Amino acid sequence: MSKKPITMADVARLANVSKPTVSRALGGHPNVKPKTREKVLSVAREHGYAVNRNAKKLREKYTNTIAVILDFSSHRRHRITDPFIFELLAGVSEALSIRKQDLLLSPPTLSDANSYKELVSGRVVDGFIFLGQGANDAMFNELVKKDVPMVAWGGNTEGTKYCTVGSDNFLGGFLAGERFVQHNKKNILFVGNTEHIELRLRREGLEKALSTADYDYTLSELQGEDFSFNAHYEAMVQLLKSSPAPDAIFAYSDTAAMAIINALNEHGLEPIRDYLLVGYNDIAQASHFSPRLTTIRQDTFLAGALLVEKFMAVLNDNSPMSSTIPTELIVRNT
Amino acid sequence: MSKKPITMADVARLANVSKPTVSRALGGHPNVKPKTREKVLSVAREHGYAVNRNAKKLREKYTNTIAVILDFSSHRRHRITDPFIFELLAGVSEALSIRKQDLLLSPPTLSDANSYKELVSGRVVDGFIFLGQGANDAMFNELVKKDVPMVAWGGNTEGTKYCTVGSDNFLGGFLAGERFVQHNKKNILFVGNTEHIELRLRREGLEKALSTADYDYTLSELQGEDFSFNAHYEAMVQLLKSSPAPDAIFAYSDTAAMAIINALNEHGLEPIRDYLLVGYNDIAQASHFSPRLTTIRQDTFLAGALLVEKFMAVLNDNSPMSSTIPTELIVRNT
DNA sequence: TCAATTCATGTAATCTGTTTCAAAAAATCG
DNA sequence: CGATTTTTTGAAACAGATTACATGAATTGA
Repeated sequence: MSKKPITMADVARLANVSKPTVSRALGGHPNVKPKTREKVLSVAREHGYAVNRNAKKLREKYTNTIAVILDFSSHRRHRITDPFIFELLAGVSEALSIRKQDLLLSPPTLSDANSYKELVSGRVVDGFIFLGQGANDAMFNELVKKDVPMVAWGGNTEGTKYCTVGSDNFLGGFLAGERFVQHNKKNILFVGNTEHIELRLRREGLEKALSTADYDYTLSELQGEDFSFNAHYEAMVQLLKSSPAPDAIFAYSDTAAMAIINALNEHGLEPIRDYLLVGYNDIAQASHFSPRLTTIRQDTFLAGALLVEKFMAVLNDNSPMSSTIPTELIVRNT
Repeated sequence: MSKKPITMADVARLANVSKPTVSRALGGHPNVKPKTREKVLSVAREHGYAVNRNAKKLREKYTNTIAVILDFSSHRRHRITDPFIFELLAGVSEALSIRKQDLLLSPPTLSDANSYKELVSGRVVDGFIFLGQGANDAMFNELVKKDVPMVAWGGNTEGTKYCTVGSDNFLGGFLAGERFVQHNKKNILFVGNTEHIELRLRREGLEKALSTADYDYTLSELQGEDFSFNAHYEAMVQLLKSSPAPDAIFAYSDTAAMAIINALNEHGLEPIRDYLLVGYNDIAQASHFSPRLTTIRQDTFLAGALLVEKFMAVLNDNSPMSSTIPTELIVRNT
């Protein structure tokens, strides 16, 4: 391979100064004579010197690296490809790079709290940003107890001990509910697994809106067995075989919404005329699907920025409050 | 913050052995008495010891970390959200985690070869996997000259000095062309910027198929100014205003294809009846869009595995050959 | 001009592992 | 059983930076 790279000691020798001076010159320390600094910088540049970040991190204790945990491989073939999570990832990536933090992307192969803790005590990363909460609330709480710095995208409930950033799920649900009420829809289908905190909150918001309207309605629930496109499609096909078609649907994601629309389509049902549907996330594809999706929008860049900001606060031992980002209903053709 | 974590020296003391013995016991070195190893392991486990990876990397020279470069923030709002690139990312992530390599996800803020080189000489990462070649062929070649280990997803041409893994772009183009010939289509539109090597190859394949059919055809080109959904939509709307509608379209991505179909739709044109369209990538959404997209499929898991395999070969100074993955036409409703 | 500050630089210690090499312990053998 | 070989262990060096502290140089003030 390539030969030994130049070290700080080499630069020091070549510039006729000592190691600490080089360190200070490069690190922007104020007490360095301008002439010396220039000399050092020019030698460093000339020889393409780059500080060894491992040595630096070893000495400095912190890593400036944050692990982002993303579950994109639950099943090999039917893996999640909900673009929303990637929009979120893009937001986080941008926010981290602004703060000059490195992003270590990990699949959640690690299922127990200890293996996460190890990455922190092994000085691999300073902590974790979890994109998606899944059914890990308990494990996350355990991480907090073990002093592992972390924040998660999601929602919180009484038991939640960690900081979350998320959609205003209750409001999102409420907005969908309002729309259904306005159009006098009464046979309502909620699509999503309410074991997930976020989805539970949405369902509560939805019910709140429906109940204040003071009229009779049925609210049923459909939960695809995993998060794949086909799972949702199939589940909907089954449901249409056995029950009367719903006249209003609130889906937990635009991706799920698309799958469900396909099933409704094939069953001869048309949006607006036969049913209303509200999706969630307003992913880039939502406005280009046909029909164009009515959905709940959140700003993923803001989300990323907030997640990172809160994480940094956690690192500095200020216990930041969980927060939600602005959440609005975008009405299109469903 | 949390107090000083336990070090290897601590474990050594607690187990009544020396540091090197602990190192060997944990590292699975053969020459350690089973009883000693057990003692060390139990002490380590009991105190939740984790080796400091920075110290380890400092001594060992390699980082076991690979940077994956992904361009997902070219424009703040209109950023690329082509799910294909994320499917690819998922594939790479899985392949890396199998080999116990860490994945550092970086945006390509670094535009010149030197800043990439710095990450390698600074021992941040062992090298790079670029997901997408863009118009960076020249810069990539420069990286090779600077001994920066790297591979890229893409295609290669005469000047390409680095290893690529990619779709069989020529074949992909050829398959699309064949389909057009079979249906006697003559007014063909190629959507994509042929400054990108991959797209140039596809266009060549397309032309090959068309020319062997020995009949007259027109082949025009449309290139959205950036990769956003709207750019493609708008470009297509413009084109339909000024020129006769094409009867066959070959789009460089399914995402672009969707945008274009929207434009065609609004212009009253229907797939199959009025035009054929072949997309590229077979993203998860392709088969659920309406109309269901005819497209070119590649296995992104295989792609990820190959990229990682080749990268490792590059690291070990075997110059691996570039290769293409199986590429097939999936005929659906366009 | 000399003492008192302030600024710039260097020496040595430190961070936490791995590796080399030599010594000690254990196992093998005639 | 003593000599030889093999296994197991430890002391010290090393990886490449940063930091505390000390010293020498430059500047200020009287």
